[in-house]
Amino acid sequence: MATIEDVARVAGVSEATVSRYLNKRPVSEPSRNKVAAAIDQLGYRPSVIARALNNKKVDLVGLIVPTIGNFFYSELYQAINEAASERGFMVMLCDANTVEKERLYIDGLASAHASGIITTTGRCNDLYRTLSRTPVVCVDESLVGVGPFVGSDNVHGGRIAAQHLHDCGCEDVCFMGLTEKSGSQNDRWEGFRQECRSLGMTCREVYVEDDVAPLGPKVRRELASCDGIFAWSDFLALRTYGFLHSIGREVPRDVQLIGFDSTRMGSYFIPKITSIAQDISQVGRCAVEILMDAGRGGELSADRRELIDVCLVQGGTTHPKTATG
Amino acid sequence: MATIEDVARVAGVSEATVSRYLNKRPVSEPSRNKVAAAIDQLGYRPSVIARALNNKKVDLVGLIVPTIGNFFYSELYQAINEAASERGFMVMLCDANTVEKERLYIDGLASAHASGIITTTGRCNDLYRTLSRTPVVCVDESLVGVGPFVGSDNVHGGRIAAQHLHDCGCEDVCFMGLTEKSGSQNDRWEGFRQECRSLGMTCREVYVEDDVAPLGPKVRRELASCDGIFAWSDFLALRTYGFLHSIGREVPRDVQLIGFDSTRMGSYFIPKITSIAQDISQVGRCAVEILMDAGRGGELSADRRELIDVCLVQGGTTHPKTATG
DNA sequence: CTGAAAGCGCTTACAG
DNA sequence: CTGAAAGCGCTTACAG
Repeated sequence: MATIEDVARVAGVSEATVSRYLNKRPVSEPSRNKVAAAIDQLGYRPSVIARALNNKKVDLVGLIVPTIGNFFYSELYQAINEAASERGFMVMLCDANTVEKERLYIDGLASAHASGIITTTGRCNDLYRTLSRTPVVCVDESLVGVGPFVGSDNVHGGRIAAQHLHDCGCEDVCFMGLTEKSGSQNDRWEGFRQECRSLGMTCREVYVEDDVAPLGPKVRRELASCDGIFAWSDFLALRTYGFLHSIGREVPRDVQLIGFDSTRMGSYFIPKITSIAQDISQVGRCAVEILMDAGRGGELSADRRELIDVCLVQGGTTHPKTATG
Repeated sequence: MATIEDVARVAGVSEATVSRYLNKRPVSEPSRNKVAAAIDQLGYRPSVIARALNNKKVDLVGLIVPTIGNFFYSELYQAINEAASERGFMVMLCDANTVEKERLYIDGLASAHASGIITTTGRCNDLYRTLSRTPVVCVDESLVGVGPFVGSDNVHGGRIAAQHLHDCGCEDVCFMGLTEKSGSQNDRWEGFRQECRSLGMTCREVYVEDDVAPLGPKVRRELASCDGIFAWSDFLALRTYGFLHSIGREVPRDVQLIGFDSTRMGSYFIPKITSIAQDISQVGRCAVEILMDAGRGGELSADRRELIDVCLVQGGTTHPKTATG
């Protein structure tokens, strides 16, 4: 592997000049040509490692997610990657399926002088707080005292869901979530509950252990008896659809079903799941921008909260009474 | 940020001793304690950058994929991540949705002294060949003259699909693939065609532009008239199911449908898609092992090919005539 | 515009 | 077991 020293020797200039050329700083015409030729001849590739040791930062941002198996996170990764690469940054996706792995990633990113971390797990709050020189942005799930938050307006999303079910003629609806409640789930439920109340709909709530556990008797009973269901995620909506199908309740004839996220997964399904769509690309872009600002010396206030609006995407699992739903 | 120098000063030893402690080399009891205390007190975190500059390699392997939006790749990433982290390596996922981005990633990984690259795109053959000190392993799609290949036995998969359709009573079957043929698609088609022939089934082939383009008239005609379909991917199988559904052909009563990959996506669907399953975790593990061997000075023969076997996973889109299908 | 020199934070022979 | 010193490949003031 050729080094900058080799290039300098071949080009007949100093290493400093080669370095300047590499960093697009002014270099005289003749020097420029000689260096370019030398680089070409040697197949020289600058070492980002050595460069990083001087600059004390590398154009890399880490994205920590609980699992890339969930479409929401893979779409978020793509959005962030797009926004970051436009600015010349690489993004390192970190699939932290355990807290222990998350710690390793945080450590690794910090000691690699990453330009920033975007975290979505809502975990390891204390560790993130110890990061003095690595800016952190929370996306989707917030952390206390850790830097700005960017996420969808989940409360509003819950309200929209309630309104839509109301428009579909529902009177007795049910919210379905995970036993382990996250901040965003709570917000969706909160918005939903409030709006149901003001619209005069009866509103219950059921929770399932996780995405794969079988539905318990209580859950099945509730799902079997209401006329509208708001699932906290499209994934849960899919499962609910399967259950309703299995007991002969037809969607949307007998019961209206609405999910959340509107990821590609929900739209592959037949019928397509009616869903509250997050503007994931907007969320990603916003998070990256905040990080870039921080890199230019901007402040990273832990109080800042950016809420991106959501909207309803009509699918085939709900049927509004009026065309102007 | 504290440096090794700070630690040495606080501990009252030399930097070399701290370094030895960090690298788990023999250090006397008293020194060890003093260093540990100093590290703790300063919140010291070694710089992987500085370390990498000396070692001339970093415990990082890059995984380059054409899109993380496809479940096959996200599952492969998880498998590789699992295997790599067991060995103390991090994996950097690189979503190269354009050739240009792929070049940037290759360059970045090489100049960051990554321990290896696993590529799945079948692109940038020439660039990979120029990588002298970064070992490369091809997964799923091979490259000429670039290092070992690891992938599923697609030819066998094609054969199994044909046998299964035959077991389901099909006589006139159809293979469905993408216009832009990849090596793995060719292999599946080849195995399928051969087995169809020896089983005496009529076998046609149709191709669609890409995963989202609408099905052309010819494709629709063929799909509407055969009694068994082998889609090259689960994703295509899902779309085919939607089309058959829309024209009133019921699966599996009127027509048998089988996909490939058996990713989680196919199993979310109702009915679950019958599919040829790749042992993705085995593929990932194998690729990582080869890379680790290379790191220990092992040879990386471009001729080596590891074929992982596949198997049928019965879903609800086919119906074998006999229970012992 | 350009070169000599010091330094980024760590590691590794080389002597003790 | 331990320390002084050189070096990894680049960048950046500092003088010209």
